[in-house]
Amino acid sequence: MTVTVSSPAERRRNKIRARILSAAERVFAREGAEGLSIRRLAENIDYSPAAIYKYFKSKDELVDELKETFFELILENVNRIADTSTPFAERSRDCVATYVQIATDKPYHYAAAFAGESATQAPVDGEPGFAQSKKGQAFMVLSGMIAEGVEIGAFRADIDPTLAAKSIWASMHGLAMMIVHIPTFPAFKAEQDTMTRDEFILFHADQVIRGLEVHHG
Amino acid sequence: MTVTVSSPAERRRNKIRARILSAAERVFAREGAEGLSIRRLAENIDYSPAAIYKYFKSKDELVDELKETFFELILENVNRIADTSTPFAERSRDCVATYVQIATDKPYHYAAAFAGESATQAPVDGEPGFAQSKKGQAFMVLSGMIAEGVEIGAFRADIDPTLAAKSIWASMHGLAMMIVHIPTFPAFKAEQDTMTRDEFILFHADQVIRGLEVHHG
DNA sequence: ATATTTGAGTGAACAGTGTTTACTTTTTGA
DNA sequence: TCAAAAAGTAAACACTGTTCACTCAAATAT
Repeated sequence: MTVTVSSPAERRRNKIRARILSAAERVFAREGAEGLSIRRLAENIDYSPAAIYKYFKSKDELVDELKETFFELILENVNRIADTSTPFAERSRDCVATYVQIATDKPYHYAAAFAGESATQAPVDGEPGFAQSKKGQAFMVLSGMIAEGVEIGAFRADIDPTLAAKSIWASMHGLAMMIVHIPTFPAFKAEQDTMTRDEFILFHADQVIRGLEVHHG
Repeated sequence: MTVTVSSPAERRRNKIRARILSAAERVFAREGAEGLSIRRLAENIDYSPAAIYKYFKSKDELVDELKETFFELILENVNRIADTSTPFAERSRDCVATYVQIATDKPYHYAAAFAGESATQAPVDGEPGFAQSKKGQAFMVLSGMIAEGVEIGAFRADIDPTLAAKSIWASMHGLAMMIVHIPTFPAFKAEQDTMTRDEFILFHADQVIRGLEVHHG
């Protein structure tokens, strides 16, 4: 193991790259991809616009990196809960809820992570690289958890875990997107504002998971 | 009832407005909001770019009209099925499935309908005008159907139809968005390609509705 | 230590975008 | 017929992402 993998020049370069990403992250979190312009970003870090292209091939590539980092955050949190020893019922529910929570904490990140699919990375389809991407890993945590539910006997035996995981992921994704795009979603048209956003997320998670459970009778 | 509500000039104006919208619809369906530029649109209909601003305040307003028309289409189709006399179980399932079908038939429209919320119209939040919007009407069809399910005894009695409708809408929305953003979604990482997109939509609809059904035992 | 090559950084330009303004032409209504 | 209103436009403004030719400093090789 050589420790000298990075030359001083290389380290300096990485530092600047990180500074660019950090500045980009700040404005992106507040205003999304539209608000993030190369010129504005360049001004923020006292460089010329053209300089940024020495560190990133395109704006898309830069934003893609923000997205991947974001899904890293989701993965970490979901994983942390999945490894807990709490009863299966609430553990699975909490995973679903946490996913939505984080997604809605950084609405622009979450929306962009699915919107773009800018062909640069985004190996979310076909096969190649999906299992390696953070998005893919998060998906596998989910399908693994469902498989556990089937083994335990909590979930119906006739369901295909992978298929069920896709369905559940879609339902989570839907709530997250709703909240992201319609800021007042769970409370919109609130005839009784008896339920907060977080309560609704849990309600939804319960609803979704109930679809998997065994029906006695 | 006066029949002379529209002068010749007015009718001519509406005709041109419609021609603009029609041309916009064509390119929007194919390439989305990004591909639809005012200049390109103007060229298509042999007008100067500035002319379009005599008919629409902004590009957003123009696109908003495309979105509303699109949701009109969804509403019509869902309504047609909701008014059927087929058994409740499949009728409700078909409504959900149809929503997703149409959404994914015009992916750009559906994504844009939620993405923008361009503050122009988009009364999807708060209260004012939501019930009047096509989106709002579609939602009410859904919650009405759930109320029917509760009355009939098919769904659990302790659920609030409005709340449940929001949850189900989110789940539908999620699948639609997944398919829209990840073209190969239901089949991605297809270890067995034993299920087509349409089959998966039905599977998901079942899953979602099962969360509402009564558990015997 | 000197020459050479590599890479960082830049100003200016290209090709787009939505939108506005001042202006001309056409159409309408009295 | 003539003034007023509306339709349509060319040109500009203020942006956008991106590229190109260029300079200058730093690392490398001789």
